[in-house]
Amino acid sequence: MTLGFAEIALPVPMRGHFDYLLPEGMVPCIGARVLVPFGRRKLVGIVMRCKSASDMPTDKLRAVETLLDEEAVLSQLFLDWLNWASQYYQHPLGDILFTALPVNLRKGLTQDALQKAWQLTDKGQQCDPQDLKRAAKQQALLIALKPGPQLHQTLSEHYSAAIFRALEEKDLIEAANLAVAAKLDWPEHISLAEQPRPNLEQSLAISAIAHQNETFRCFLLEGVTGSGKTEVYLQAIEPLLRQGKQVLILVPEIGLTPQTVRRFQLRFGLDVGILHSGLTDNERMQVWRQARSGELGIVIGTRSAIFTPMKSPGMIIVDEEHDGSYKQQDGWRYHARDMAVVRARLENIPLLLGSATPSLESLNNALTGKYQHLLLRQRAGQAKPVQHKLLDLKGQQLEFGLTRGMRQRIQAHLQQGNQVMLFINRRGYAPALICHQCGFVEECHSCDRSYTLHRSLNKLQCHHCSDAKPIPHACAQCGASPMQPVGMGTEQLEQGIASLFPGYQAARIDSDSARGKQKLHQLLEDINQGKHQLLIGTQILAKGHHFPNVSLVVILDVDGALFSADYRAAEKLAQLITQVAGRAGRAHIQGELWLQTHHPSHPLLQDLLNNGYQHFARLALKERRFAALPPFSYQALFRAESNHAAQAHDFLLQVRQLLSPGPEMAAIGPIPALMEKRQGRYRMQLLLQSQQRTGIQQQLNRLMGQIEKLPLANKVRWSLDMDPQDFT
DNA sequence: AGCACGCCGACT
DNA sequence: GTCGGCGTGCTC
Repeated sequence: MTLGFAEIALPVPMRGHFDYLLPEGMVPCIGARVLVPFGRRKLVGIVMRCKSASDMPTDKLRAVETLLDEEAVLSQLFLDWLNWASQYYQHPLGDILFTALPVNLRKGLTQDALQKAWQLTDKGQQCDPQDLKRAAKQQALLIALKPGPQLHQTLSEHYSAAIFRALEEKDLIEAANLAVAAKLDWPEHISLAEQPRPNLEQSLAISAIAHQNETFRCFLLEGVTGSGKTEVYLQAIEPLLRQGKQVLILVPEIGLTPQTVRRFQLRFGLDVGILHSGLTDNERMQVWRQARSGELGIVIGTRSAIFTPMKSPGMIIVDEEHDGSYKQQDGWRYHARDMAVVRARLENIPLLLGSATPSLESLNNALTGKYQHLLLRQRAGQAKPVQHKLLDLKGQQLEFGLTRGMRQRIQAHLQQGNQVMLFINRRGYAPALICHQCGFVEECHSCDRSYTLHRSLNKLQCHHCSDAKPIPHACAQCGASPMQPVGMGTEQLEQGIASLFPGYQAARIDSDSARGKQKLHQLLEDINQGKHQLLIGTQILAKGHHFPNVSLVVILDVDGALFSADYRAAEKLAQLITQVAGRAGRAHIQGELWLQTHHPSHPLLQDLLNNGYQHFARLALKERRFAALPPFSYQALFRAESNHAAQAHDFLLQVRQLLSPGPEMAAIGPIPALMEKRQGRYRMQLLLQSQQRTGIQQQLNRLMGQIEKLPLANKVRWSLDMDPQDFT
């Protein structure tokens, strides 16, 4: 029986595979890439299966043009894993397969590691070395190359560039590319740097992991900031590395700092593969290849690093597992943490999730015993816990968002030579510009949201699309002037702070001031050098950077999150507060965290402050259970957007009508998205919610084909978001 | 997603 | 007269 047909997955947004004829003698392996004709173009595809017959009439089939790989680029395990993902996320397999590959491989480039080498030309082969006896070096090189090509890197130790050039000009040698064998001897070269003695809790965690590091097991390492989670990672992976097993570490986008990488490098004296958005395609390809061939013991990367193959996987670690950057927010909306769980199960290796503020999903899994729960409650190095306090804003006179008492407190901390961090979740100068005469607000016509005033750019900027315009001198509606800023952003606070605390230097850290990686690092460096005493910033301040000289942290306004339409807002606020608090203080400075609010008696704030995140999260879980919200139910969100609001609405209505109603699955919508209009398009949502995952899954399996065939399906831009995190 | 085909408006 | 706008349809 000959296998003359192949199922090929292609990078097109269509579900189902494509059958092709295999030319005589072409025997591709599963997971290899091929070049196929598709319509009027040529595409790179992945061989999913070879078979002896096709459902398609043979005369409709076209033939595979080229086999691009001898060896599969996706292992059977990866194919199984990504097939699962295609089912779970209801996303076309081809698209998933290609997102999981480095760009070079998507483009059909070779997967081989080729290094520059030299070989003899035909003329060189025939040339008698005696002819070169007047040029000893050239003669030696010619003789060295007689047995076969050699790497340039090796040769260049003995021969200078002039020698190569001379022989090349005589047409005796030519450049070549040579595949190199992987160097797998790194486990023998581990040189362990001196490591701190773990405290009791760390020891317990390390040994718990060590006892089950041979098979699949999920651990949730819940450790307060500064409790030494990284030390647990380091000591937990050591025995695995010594056995030659590799470790993949995921970190949030902002958390991948040179310091993090250096810590792993220095501890084991090994090369660490790094994957982040700043790399070139070739650099990514290199890490991918080295990880797959087993040359790298440790790979650290952001979200998409979860697709790094490993020859001998030993463990996957997801640091700050609650972080929102693990969820892809367009195209295939996968969650890297969830993908990690399934991968670890298939690879049969342990998965270690770490966080000071675990997501309610992971916490629930830990509390129900699905994950093993490891707790670190002590801050390592005797750092005192930060005191949390509430400040009632009601009836208070504010100057730049600060009460008189708070201004005095800030002054006191500055006078003691400490740093103060002010946290405000709005960048720019002011979130709106309003006419004092008629109340007119400048709004972006694409998004129906007020423009943010940026004094430093001298512009009005829409934070929801890229639109910007000059600051108007007068009201566009009634002509009165000038327009007035309302509300406060980081820019205004920075300016105000300078006038309130003359003599102290303020640093503003937000995505405007920290544009470009170098800039952020420079700012952080300056801060820890003490060049600035007042730190003003947004979310960025809360992530990954430690400020030991900060003794006072003020979150200017927490009320927005307390009354949000997004049920996750409270959880996110609690995570933010806890993370910010963890950035401050050290052994002999008592850190203080102040939350300014109009609702000091709000139960969420009270619980968080009196009992900490751990308690808050457990309470929040109870509320979620009561309200049948995730993780006690499962959600899928259809999003649709269109230039015509009615089309997006009608499409989702038709989707809803296709669903069979039942008690096991609720459908909410179509309703406008939290941001109803964005970049000129109207956005609607349809939320599916079920107590059982299978409830949603089965219906979607049945319906996605029909949904795609709806006439409106090609008129509106729509997508499905499994386990949505964000309802904007 | 691309890419072509196709049918209506303002320009050399 | 054409260049080009993007609606529609198809790709094993």
